Amino acid sequence: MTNTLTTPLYYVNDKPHIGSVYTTLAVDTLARFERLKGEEVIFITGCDEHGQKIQRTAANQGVEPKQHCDLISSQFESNWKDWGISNDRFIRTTDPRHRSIVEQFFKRVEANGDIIQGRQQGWYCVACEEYKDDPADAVDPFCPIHNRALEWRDESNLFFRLSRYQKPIEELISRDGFIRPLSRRHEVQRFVEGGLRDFSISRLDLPWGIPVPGHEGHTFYVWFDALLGYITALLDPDDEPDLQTAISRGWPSSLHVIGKDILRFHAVYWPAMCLSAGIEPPKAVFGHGFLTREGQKMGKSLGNTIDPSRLLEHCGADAVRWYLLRDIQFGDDGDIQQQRLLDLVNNDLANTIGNLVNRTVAMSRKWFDGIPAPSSAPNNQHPLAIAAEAAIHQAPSHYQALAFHLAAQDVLQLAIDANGYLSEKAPWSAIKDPNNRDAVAADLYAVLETARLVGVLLAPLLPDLSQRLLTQLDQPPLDWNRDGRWGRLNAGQSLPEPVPLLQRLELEEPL
RNA sequence: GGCUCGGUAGCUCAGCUGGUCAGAGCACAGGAUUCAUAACCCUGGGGUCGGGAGUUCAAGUCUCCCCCGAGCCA
Repeated sequence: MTNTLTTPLYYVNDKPHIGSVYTTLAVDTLARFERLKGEEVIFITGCDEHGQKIQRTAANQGVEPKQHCDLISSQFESNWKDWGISNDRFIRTTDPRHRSIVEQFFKRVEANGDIIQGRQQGWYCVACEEYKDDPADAVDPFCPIHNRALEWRDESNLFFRLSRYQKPIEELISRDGFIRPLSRRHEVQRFVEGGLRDFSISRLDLPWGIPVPGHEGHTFYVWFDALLGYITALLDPDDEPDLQTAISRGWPSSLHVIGKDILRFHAVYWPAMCLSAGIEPPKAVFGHGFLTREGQKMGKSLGNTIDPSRLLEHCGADAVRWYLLRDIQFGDDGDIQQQRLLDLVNNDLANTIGNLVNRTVAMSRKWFDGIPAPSSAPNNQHPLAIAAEAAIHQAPSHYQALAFHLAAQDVLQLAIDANGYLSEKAPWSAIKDPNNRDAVAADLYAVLETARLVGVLLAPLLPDLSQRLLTQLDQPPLDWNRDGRWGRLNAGQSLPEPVPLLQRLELEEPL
């Protein structure tokens, strides 16, 4: 069975921001985890490129929409390469195959009687691509989110009969685990209880969009075609753009990870559209929180945004992944603080884990020419084996639950235990007495083995650091199921000279 | 305006159905140690648990009111 995991398809109004990186890092971690378990994963990300806002942004820059989209989406694509994201697909909603999928999907919905003609008037925010509830006689209303003037619209549009799906949607969102975290489910439930209203799915006179087949002059509303990108993305490279084929490749998706702002689209509108087209709705949606910086909202007007490329360049992917996923409970809002980033990365990764590996490898090489071979290797009753067993059990379930901060702490605790064990045994003193040699060998073996498991369990979260760690222990390419057990280390094997796993970060200037 | 979720040490947060629940990590201070990336290990200071009232033998932990923050809806 295929696990289809998605990030949002990011809107190409601007280059990637830290929030997109955050979401994508999280899904990447989950995708890596599931692959390591041996499951088949299709990890989808991409760009959403239609809509009036894009058309205007392009116009403002004096370029064609297509040109603008090409530029921004290529920035996204290369950005994910720079971050080492393991996405299997990168879908653009301007992909010709996508248009075909959207048309097929629409025809199903229409054939099902769920498309009707309607008239919509009201105040519209182009940035939100959404009608607002301001009264018709409002004077100069503005969008509180974008702080810009709303535009009056009076259009004859096509509507999707969402109202017909009241019951099925209520049933769907009440399912355990469909909307996570739980706190956000209540929000959506209350919205749905208020009664679902049909919503318009087309725009008139908007050239930058997919034409609605059979309805001259209409193009699809960006929210109608955008999420279908998840399905288009499932097509294999040489598949014909056939809806049924795409679905057979990995639908329903097992999880859409999104920011909390677009939860309703994913948890209500989108599943209803799927139902209408006779397609299973996604199995789950996870709406995570927003990031602030030093206690403040980030925004261009405030001039306090974080440039992801700069962050990556200064800190490296491991450090950023660790900080964002270990320090912020995934789902909650989080605050990015530079000092804390430095403290956590240096303490946890450089000192606790990095130095553990470094000191242990150094001792093993110095006194045993490699992995020590005690007369009897520490078995699974060894205190560190017991500690490791706990981590081996807990970390995977935490990864699975997207509780990355807990998974991180599980692994970190294991490294802390190993450091404590070293202090307790003080092999550097014990080794001075030749009679202790075998005991020291056993102690070091146990600590090395613990360090190895730290590397194994860290693989989804910190793929690069994990690999460097396992390389220091001269391990073969990771096989999670084989390697995630106590006692895999080959006694007597030589070890390469240790290299610090992660340099301590030093940043004088603000990021 | 209605509703939801938060407000616990300088910072980030644990504290389930009320009775070692006043905690962890970071930061800070002191000590110990030298295998190691001035790392690791140990110890310590510090909080009237947003404010007030109430229920109870007993309340961060329940009830009510108020203040502050975030959010959903109108």
